[in-house]
Amino acid sequence: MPELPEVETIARRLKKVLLKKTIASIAVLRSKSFIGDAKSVSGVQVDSVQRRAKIIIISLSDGRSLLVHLKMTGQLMYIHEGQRIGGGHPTADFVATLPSKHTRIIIAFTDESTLFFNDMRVFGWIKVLDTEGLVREFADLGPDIISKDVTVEYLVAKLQSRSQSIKQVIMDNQVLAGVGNIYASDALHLAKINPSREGKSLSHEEVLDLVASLKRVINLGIEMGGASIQNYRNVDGLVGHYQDVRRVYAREGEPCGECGSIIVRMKQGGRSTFYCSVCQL
DNA sequence: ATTTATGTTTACAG
DNA sequence: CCTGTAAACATAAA
Repeated sequence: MPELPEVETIARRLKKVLLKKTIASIAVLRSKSFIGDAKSVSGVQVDSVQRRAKIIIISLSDGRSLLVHLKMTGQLMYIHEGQRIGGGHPTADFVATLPSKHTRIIIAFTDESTLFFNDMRVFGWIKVLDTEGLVREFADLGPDIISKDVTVEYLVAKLQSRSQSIKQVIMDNQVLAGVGNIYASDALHLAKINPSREGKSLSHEEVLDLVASLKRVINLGIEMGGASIQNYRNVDGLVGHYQDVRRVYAREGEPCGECGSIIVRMKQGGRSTFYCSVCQL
């Protein structure tokens, strides 16, 4: 289940192989996984591959874009002459013959290479949008957490206007784009801030520390190629390694790396939060 | 076997 | 408005 670093990793990998490729056809195996007219996307070249929030943007030569959101269990797997490039939620489909039973979309290129979109739970999607649709898609999104637009002043201002816990605010995509459960938990631990505290109770200094911590853990995640925490089969180059350096996420019952006390787990907004009750007052 | 949780996001009810 | 819950769906772990 990819977060920003894993999506960034996939976008970077795909960029290397997809640029200038011409799409021959798009086959939609599960209709709700594709939004727009898939048949209209053929004979166009890939101009660029980028990421915004947790969405991959494949810009096309006709001015439109293919957007990919992996949600919980999506994967993109590019296959060309035996080499396999991609990533996403780690399941057996990583090594399976494709298409597999979870394959929802198949994008075929004119050089016989293929991009498979696999998505076990079918929350994810691919959509084709024109420029106007693209603008609308991102209109309500806050600045990317790793962009320069995210400053202490910005976050302090956002915190004042709401009464939620700090963890829920930083995971709100209208405030900060791209902060998911793993990195929210780990950044709060790095900054030694209790996830339950009301956002507006944080001092200027604490917000400064939190912004720096968020950028730090997310950038570390990108360096590690993302995280692959659940049952994964280790396939060279397809899984990330952030799980080896993570601070608290999914480490309930294990000792805190800072003070040795036991990491505990609680619920916030229906999501699990992991933290150290000694370090994070 | 049955229940519970899952790295996401949105819609809807209160 | 804000806030909490369910829901989209499939699988593994408890």
